[in-house]
This record gives sequence, structure tokens and C-alpha cells, in this order.
Amino acid sequence: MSGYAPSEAARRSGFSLDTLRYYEKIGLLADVERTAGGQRVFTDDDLGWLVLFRCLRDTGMPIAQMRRYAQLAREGEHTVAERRELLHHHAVRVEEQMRLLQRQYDHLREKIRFYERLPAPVPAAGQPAGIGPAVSR
Amino acid sequence: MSGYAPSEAARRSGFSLDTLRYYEKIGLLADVERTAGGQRVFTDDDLGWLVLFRCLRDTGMPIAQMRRYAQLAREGEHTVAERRELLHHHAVRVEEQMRLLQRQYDHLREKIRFYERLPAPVPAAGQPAGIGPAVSR
DNA sequence: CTCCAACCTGGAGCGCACTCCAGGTCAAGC
DNA sequence: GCTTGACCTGGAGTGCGCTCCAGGTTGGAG
Repeated sequence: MSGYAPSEAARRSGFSLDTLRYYEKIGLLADVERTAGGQRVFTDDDLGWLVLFRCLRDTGMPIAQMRRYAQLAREGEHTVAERRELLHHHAVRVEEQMRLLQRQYDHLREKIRFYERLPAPVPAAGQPAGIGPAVSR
Repeated sequence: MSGYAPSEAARRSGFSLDTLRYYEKIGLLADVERTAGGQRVFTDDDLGWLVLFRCLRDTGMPIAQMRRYAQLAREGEHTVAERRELLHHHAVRVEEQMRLLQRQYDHLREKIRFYERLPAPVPAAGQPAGIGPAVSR
């Protein structure tokens, strides 16, 4: 039910072995268990953390902030409000990010449409300026 | 109608002066006009390019690819198909990016809801595991 | 018991996209 | 004509998030 070798944890989380070690080194993952010989053993709990880190990372949270969150969680229940705050704040920024991405995507699509409306490679000159820099540039 | 000082171009494009110079240095912007004394004068055309670069950058296109695009555009009309291809390819990746972002955002929202459902700081123990690592972590 | 693939550590290196700096030049207002 | 703030150049430095490396250890299969 739990106890994954490093390679297995890497496979399941989608992070590289180096990244897993790195995350532990900088204090994102703390207290990862070890065998008598010193090799890491990841628990389901660790895997859960990794899923969260992936979510936060994919949505653009800087590592420093993830660290802060992990810190707070380790400090105990009295940090619940601050953790909620932190996630909420991040969510707001993600929403902005999504809006920007959508806007620029629309922009990009328009630009592509401009190219698609262009007649096939005809050496003619002078169509009305499309979207973007100068004619067809 | 055209001819902007560097600071004005920076203001309008939202890029820093250093970034404008950098973009020129690496060949994103080419042939920026100069005064007799050597100071840059940006045209509306340059501004148009900058708008495009902002769009591409905001959607995560690496600079190397933007350079390639700018290159092609400078080579002339016979590269139109390749440019369209390049933008189209990028658009596909942006779509993936948007889907991922949406998925992880939903994930994040669920996590936040978990915190919101948490009763106020009550020292009780043992609620069913929420989303993410262990209980409330 | 032996082998070898997987693992360990500390630390250096990398790729990206800027950003900053020193030391000098330009040009618009007084 | 002098001042001063905006601008110039080449090149070094920064911050982020890994990624790679050397040299050594571990542990399950045969």
C-alpha cells in the first residue's frame, strides 16, 4: 500500500529522480524515509505532496511559495487559515494568467487566419495590412 | 505618425529598454532606424513586431522560435507557408497548455474548497482525507 | 558470494531570458 | 554654450529550476 523506490516515485509523479532529490534538498519534501542503507522510500503521503507540487508548479507557482506552503503545513493546524489564503491568492493569479493566455491565443488565431486568407504564393503586391507587423510579416 | 524614442517604444510595448536592445542584439528586431547620432528610432512597424513578440512570449514561445519566425518574414513572401506552419504548430501547443492549466486550476479549486469546508480552527482530530497530501496538509 | 543496476552525496554546470553596469555620447531646454 | 537626462556599447551578472557528474554504496537476483 505504500513504500516506493525512487524510480517508482519518479515514474508515478512525473518528476525526475534528480528533481525529487532536489525537492527534498530544498525542503519541499521533508523527512523522506530511508532504508537502513540510506536509500529513499517514498510513501503515499509523499506521492500526494508530489501531486500537489505538480499542480502548483504547472500553474506557475514559484518554488519559494511552495516551500512556504509546505513549511506551514508542517507547522500544524494553526496555519490552516494562512495556507488557504496562500492558495486562494495563487488561484487569483492563475485566473489572470488564464485570461491573458486566452487573449493572446485569440490574437494568435487571428494572425493565423490572416495567413490562411492569403492566396497561395502569388507574386502579387499590396493587400490591406493584416494583423501584426506590416503586410504578412 | 511614426518615430518613437526608445523610452516611448518601451512604454507602448511594455518591454523594458534593456529588453528592446536585447531583442535587437539577438536579431528579433532588425534594422531599427537610428538618428545621425546613433540613437534608436522605433517605427510603427517595429511596434507591430513588438506586439507580436509579446503575444508569442506570453503564450510561451521560446525566443529561438520567434527568431526563426522573424528570420523567415525577412526572407520574403516565399516563406509564408512555413510561417503559417510555425504559428499553427505553436497554437496547438498553446491549446494543450490551456487544457493543462484548466485541469490544474480545477484541482487547485478543489483543494481550496477542502480548506473552506474545514470547520474553524477546532482542535478535533480525524476527518476523511481531503484532496492532496494527507489530512489538510 | 558475486554481480550490477539502482541508489547515494556534494557540488558544479546549464539554459533561458533577461538585467545591470561602467564609461562614454547625444540633444533639447535654458 | 552648458547642463542634464536620455541614450549608447560591450560585456558581466542574475534568478530560476533544474540537470549532470564523479566517486562511492546498497541490495536483490542468480
